[in-house]
Amino acid sequence: MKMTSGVEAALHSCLIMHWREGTPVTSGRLATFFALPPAYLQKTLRALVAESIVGAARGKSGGFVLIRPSESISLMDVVSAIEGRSPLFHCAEIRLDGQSGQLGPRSGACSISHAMHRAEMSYRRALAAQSIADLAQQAGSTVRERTLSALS
Amino acid sequence: MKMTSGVEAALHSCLIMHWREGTPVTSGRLATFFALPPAYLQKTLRALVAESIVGAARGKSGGFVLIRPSESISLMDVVSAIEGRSPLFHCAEIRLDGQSGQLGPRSGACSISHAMHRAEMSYRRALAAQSIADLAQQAGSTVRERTLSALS
DNA sequence: GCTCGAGTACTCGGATACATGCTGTCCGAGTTCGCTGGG
DNA sequence: CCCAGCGAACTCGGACAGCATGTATCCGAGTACTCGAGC
Repeated sequence: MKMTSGVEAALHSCLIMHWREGTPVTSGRLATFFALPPAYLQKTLRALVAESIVGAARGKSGGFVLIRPSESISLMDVVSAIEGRSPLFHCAEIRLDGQSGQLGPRSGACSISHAMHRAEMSYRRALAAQSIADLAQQAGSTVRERTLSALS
Repeated sequence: MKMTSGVEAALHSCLIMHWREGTPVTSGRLATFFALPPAYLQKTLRALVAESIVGAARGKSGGFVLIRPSESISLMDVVSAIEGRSPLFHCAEIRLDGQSGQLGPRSGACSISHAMHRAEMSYRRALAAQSIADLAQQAGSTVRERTLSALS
């Protein structure tokens, strides 16, 4: 149970795209900025394109841009775009196999699955409660200025 | 980001051990009950032994037993025993690499790391709030009776 | 000087190898029970 | 009949393969800018 490293890159990239306010950023530019493999970062960003979080423009002055207001892009959106929407704890219902599955009619979902699901919902809610805009505000204007000038 | 399947097996096994109230259960018995690979389930349970959640007795009448009161064994204990204690989102601090790391003194941890950590704490707290005893109570006495008789 | 057009350089996009870690398996170490022989 | 000792069977324990997913990479498709020739 470990989160993909691409999530961190995606979030940082989204933050920068938010600051650029519509001006496209190339994956190569971001890659050198973060010292990450260019092709891999690009692949990660494409996952955001597939989820309609950012838009991709080809050509010499192309790049990636946020296509939704940053207030409406939650951390949950980015995480699920990279990691997928499958739950952390997928109950394989081992009780249904072997002898445990022959204990007669079962009373709904098992308590374990229920408890794990509840905890996971708490996690997802916490992620959904924060947006890219919130992150930008918390980061402050100083970081913003320095980042933008370094990217120019 | 997917939870190991061993967690489900470990939780179900703990629930059964709780019901057995000190009587050891062999991994082989649990494996046939759940229709799982015996050696693999045993390996999983040994992780619980390493964390002093359950005890292992060798010999002909050996097996695994809970060695702590089930009220004090939280889901978090079991999950961290199987999955380890490393956080879901390990911030690699990509801002420190490349150009982004040369933007001057940084004001503490980045906001992204902070936000992700907060969500994760919410998850961990939800898991820590529930114990094996709680699960047993939610499961009900009917399931308990059937399970115990099937294991005898 | 202005316009049109081809070329070029840069971008994203999909298909393809490599690595790490979960999944599954094997054989060895250790302990308890049961049987057997003797007292 | 009781007890000690030995053997066997069962258990856990650690080391060893197999496979799936994340990580990393390459080359092809497409677009905007640029430069030059023609009008």
